[in-house]
Amino acid sequence: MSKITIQQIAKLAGVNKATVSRVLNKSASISEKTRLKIETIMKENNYIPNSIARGLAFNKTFTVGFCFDYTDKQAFSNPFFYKVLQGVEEVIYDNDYLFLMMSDHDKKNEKSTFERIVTEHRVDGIIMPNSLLNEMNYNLLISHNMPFVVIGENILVKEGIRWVDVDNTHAAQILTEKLISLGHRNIVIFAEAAAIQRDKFIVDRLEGYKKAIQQHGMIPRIIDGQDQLNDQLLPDAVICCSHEQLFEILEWERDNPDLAEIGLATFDDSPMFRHMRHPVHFVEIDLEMMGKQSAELLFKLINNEVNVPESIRIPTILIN
Amino acid sequence: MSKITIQQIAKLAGVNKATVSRVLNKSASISEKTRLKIETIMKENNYIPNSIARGLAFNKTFTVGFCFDYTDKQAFSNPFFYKVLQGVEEVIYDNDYLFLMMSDHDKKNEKSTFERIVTEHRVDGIIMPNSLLNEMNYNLLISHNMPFVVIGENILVKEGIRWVDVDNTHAAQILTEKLISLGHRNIVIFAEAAAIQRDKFIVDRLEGYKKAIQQHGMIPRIIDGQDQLNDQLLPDAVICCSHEQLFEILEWERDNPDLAEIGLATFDDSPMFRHMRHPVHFVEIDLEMMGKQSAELLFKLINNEVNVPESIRIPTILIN
DNA sequence: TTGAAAGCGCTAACAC
DNA sequence: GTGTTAGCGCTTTCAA
Repeated sequence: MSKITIQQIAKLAGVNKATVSRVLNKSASISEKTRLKIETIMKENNYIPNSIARGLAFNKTFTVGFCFDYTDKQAFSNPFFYKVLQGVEEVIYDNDYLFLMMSDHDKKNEKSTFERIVTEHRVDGIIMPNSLLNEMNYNLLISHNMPFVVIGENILVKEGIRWVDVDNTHAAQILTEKLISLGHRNIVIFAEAAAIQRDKFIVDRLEGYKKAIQQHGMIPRIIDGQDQLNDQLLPDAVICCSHEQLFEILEWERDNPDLAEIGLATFDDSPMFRHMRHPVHFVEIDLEMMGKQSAELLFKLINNEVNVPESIRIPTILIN
Repeated sequence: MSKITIQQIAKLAGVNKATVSRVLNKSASISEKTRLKIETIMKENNYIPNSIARGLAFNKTFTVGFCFDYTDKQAFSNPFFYKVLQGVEEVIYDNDYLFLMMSDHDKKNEKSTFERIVTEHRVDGIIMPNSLLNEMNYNLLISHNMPFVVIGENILVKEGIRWVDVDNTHAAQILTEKLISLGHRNIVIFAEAAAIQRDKFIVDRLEGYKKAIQQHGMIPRIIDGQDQLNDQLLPDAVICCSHEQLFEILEWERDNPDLAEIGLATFDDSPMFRHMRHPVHFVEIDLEMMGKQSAELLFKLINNEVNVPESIRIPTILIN
C-alpha cells in the first residue's frame, strides 16, 4: 500500500512538500538537518514517488520504445533481434529508464501501435530498425519532435537521422578470407536481386566479399537462385548473407546431393550450427554492442547533449 | 506538435474543458450538437489526449508488464519466450494497452527492475513466468495490490495466484505414442533429477510418458546422464524435455557413433530441426495461445471482473 | 446538459 | 534554507 504521497511526508516532517520535493531531486539548497529528517521519514514510511505525477510535471515518461519489425514474423526468433535487445536493455536499465515494446503492424481502422506511442508521447525516445523508417514514420517522428535512433545504416535521404550499424563490408571480407585460408578456391556469394535492392547490408557484404576475392586474384561470382548451382560451375563454397538464405541452400542440398561437399558460411553464430548435417562457417558480428550503442546514442539525444555523432559504425570482431 | 490540450479545444469550441472531457470518455449526458462540434474541432486540430495526465487522473498506466527470466541468458533465443510473447502482445494491443518489458536481474545496491516497476506502479498488471514467482516477489505484488498472472503452473503455495499452462502430461503422452507408432519399442525419457525438482512441467511430461508407455505394456525408463546410454541397454528413442537437453544428447552423439541410430524427440518445433544431421520428432505446444490466455486473464483481473478463473489449462494440439 | 472548481502527486518560480 | 503558489492535462464531483 504505497499510497503515501509527498504531501503526507511533508506533514509528518513538519515541512512543506516543496522541501520534500527538493530532497527527492537532490536539490542543493537544503540543510543537512532537514534533509536527514525527511529521508528518515521517507524510509520509515516506504515512500515511493508517483512516477506518473512526476512524468506529468517533468513532461517526461522515463521510458524508451523499442520497435521491432513485425512484418518479419520470425522477428522474435531471429538472433539478430534478441541480441540487439539485450544490449539495449542493459543501457536502458542502467539509466533508470524502462522500455516499451512497440510494433508497427496495422490495426484495422485504427492507428498502429507505433503511431499511437508517438502521438501520445508515451516514450521519450525510440530505437527502431532501418526497415521500419519509411517516409511516413519519419514525418511522424519529426513532427512530434520524438528523438530516435535507427539500427542498421540509414538509407532514407532525410535530415537528422542517427544510426548505428556494424561494419558489414569488413565482416564479409573476413569471412571470405577465412574460407580462402581453408583452401576454398571457388567461392560464390548468394544474394537475390530483390534483397540487394532492399537491404543496404547485403550490398556492403557483397563489397567485402569482392574485395577479398579480388585481392587473391580470383573472380567474384554472385548467384541468386538454385539454377545457378549447376554442376558445370559448381562452387566449392557458398556465402549466405542471412540465416534464411542458409536454410534455402540447405533445402536445395536435399534435392541435389552434389551440393553436400560445398562449404557453407554465413554471418552470426547460432547454437544450432554445431548440430547441423552440414558444417557452417561464420563470422561473429557484435549485435549486443550495436544495441548498447544505439541506446547510448538515444540518451544523448534525449538529454539534449551537444555534438551527438550522426552515426556509429561498430567494428567486426573475429571470434574463433 | 500535438501540444494542443483539452483546455484549448474547449476554448475553440466555446465550452468548458469538462464538456470536452465528457466527449472523450463517451459520457452519456451530452447533447448531440455539442458533441459533434467538439469532435469536429478535435479532428481539425489533431487533438491527442495526454495519456500521462489521464493516467494521473485515473490512477492508471494503461500498460502491462511482461517479465522474462533473465537468469536464463538464452531467454530471448528461446522459442518458448517469443511465442508466448506474440500471443500476449496481440491481446494487449487489442485492448489499447502497451507493454513494458521487465527483467528481474539485480542491479548492484539497487532495486531490481521488477521491484522498481511494482513499487512505482508503472504498470496496471504483470505477466510473469512461474520460475520468477518466489516468495519475495509474491509479497511485493500482493502488498502493492498489483494484479498478476503466472505462465506455467504455479507451485508456490499461496493465495490468489492465477496461472495459465499447457497440458504437458497430454503432450508427452501424444509424443510417446507417436514414437511407438513409428515402431520404437525401447523409448527412454531424459530428465535430470535437479530439473525434476525444479520444474513442474518436467514432472508432468514424465507422467504423460509413463502413461503411454505402460498402456502399451512397456517399461518406462528415465535417464539423467550420458553414462546411462551405454550399449547394453541402448534405447531406440530418447525423448528430451527441452531443446537444451536435445542439444546435450546431440553433443554426446558426437563422441559415441552408436547413438546415431537413436530416434530423437522433443516438445515444440524449431525452424532448425529440418536441417539437423539427426531427424527430430516433436509435438507442438500452443505457446501463443498460452500468451493470449494469460493476457486475457490479466485484463479480467485489472478490470475487476467477477468469477475470474483460478487457472487455465491449454489442451495440446497435434500438428503433423 | 453544461460550467465551475477541486484534485490526482509532483515540480518550479518566486518570495521571505 | 524554506514556504507559497501556480501549474502540468485531465477527471469528477457539485451546482446551476
